[in-house]
Amino acid sequence: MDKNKFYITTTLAYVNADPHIGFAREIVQADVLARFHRSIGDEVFFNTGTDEHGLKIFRKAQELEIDVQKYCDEKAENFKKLKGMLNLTFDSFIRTTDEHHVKAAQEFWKICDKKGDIYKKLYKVKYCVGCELEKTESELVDGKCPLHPNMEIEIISEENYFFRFSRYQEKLLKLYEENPNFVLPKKRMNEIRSFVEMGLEDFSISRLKNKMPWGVPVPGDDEQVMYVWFDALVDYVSTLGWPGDTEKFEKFWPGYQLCGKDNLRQQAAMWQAMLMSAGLPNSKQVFVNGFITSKGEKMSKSLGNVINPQDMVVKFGVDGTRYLLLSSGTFGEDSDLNWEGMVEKYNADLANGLGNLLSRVIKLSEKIDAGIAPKARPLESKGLAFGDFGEFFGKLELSQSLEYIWKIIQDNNKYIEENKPWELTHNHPEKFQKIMEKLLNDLSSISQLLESFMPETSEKIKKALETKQAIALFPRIK
RNA sequence: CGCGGGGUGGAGCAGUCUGGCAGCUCGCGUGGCUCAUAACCACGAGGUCCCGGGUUCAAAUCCCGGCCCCGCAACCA
Repeated sequence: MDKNKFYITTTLAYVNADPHIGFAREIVQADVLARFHRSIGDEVFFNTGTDEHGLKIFRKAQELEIDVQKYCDEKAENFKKLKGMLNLTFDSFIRTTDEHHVKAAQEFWKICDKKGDIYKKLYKVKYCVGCELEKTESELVDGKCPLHPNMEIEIISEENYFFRFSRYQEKLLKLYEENPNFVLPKKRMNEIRSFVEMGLEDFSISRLKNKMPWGVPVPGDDEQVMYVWFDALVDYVSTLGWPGDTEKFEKFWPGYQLCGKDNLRQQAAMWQAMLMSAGLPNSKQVFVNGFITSKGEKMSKSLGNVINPQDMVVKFGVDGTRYLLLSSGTFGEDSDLNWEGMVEKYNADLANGLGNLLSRVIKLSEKIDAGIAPKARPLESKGLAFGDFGEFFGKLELSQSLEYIWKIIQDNNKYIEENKPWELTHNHPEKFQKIMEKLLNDLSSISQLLESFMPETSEKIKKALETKQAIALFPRIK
């Protein structure tokens, strides 16, 4: 891990829907890493943004009968709002319709083209006249459209540009071999490696403009626009000012990327091959999240079980939401979120755990005004095995970092029980003071450890320790 | 033989890579405490680790075979 510079980016959110909870988790994870690295003195660049091109978006806007750019503008605002809603600290919010990005994508294309990695070829499209739609192989049942089984699928030929993905098989395998942790968790690394080992096919990177005009124009060809993936991936470098502003780019690239498991191929293989083609360094590492299910089912509008981040914030507050998003499940595995479970966890960990510990300690400290000023032990000298804690960050095992903090909370509750400080106030004031010192110092440390995860809560704890004013951090929820 | 994930006390999960008394949270039961947000602490009940073979002194973990569930089309990370 770079000592002084830290660049972290989420994937770009596709604007054909409102902010999804999976994306919310991803961006909160990125925020925690960004805050953490700032706290240890690194220079940080934290990127996120929106992916706005492509057929789906074009159609959606048509459906709503509004201008496509206007549609994107409105949707992008919804995503920008996450900043305040979830208390995020991203430095850059890039939109793939930004003029600078469009230019960067075109420049990227030109470089790959010069390298000989882009060529034109006839592309056979399977078309169902019944649906008036192109169909992929996986959509067909016995070679026919399941919705129109008595109609023949038509084969239409169209000329598209292709990227010579196949040329990068060896290089990608070498990249993986030299960086065994290039993708985390390990099983995703294995998955992408075996995918590449099976052989790569060149993929199409353009569309005919007269069928789908909503894309970045292909340089030197008026009839084609870029396929959305090709331009979207370039955002990771265009956001750093590439190709014009080399200063920021040189400083921060390569960086760390977060994505969901459905994005593995694009981020860990396609994008890496594109970087190789353009002669740019590969990403540093790709963290791949699992999906969030709800009661074991995929969240979907049709099932009506979608949990959106805004509703969570209303119910649990900003930090409550951040905590719930970060603490559920194991990094890389699918995890489950549902309202009952979340209320339970909120009450157990935040209200009864952290919140209650703070109030009992503050109340105890009122018994004798011993004038104790809790010392915020600096992270590095903390006697709390900080090494383990920091290591979890490197592996994105943030739920484990949190468990580590909650272990301290539990220990403190135990400590209070064992020492019964409330019995000591009259006859053993010195003993009482010693005990309170330990409790107040530990809380101070907890507030520090929590800083990246729950910034407001961390601040509130600090303040409560200074003013000795008891506050209900997290009121119980029924 | 398309690709991948999963099956561990009532619920949700960790542990599997690198074999060594089966662990965590919630819930449940009993007791304790009264500083605290009806919070906290202790103890306890509850498990054929999907099934069948194999390797081994030893298997949830490694090997072989099988069963079942869920993704890979749409909203979506």
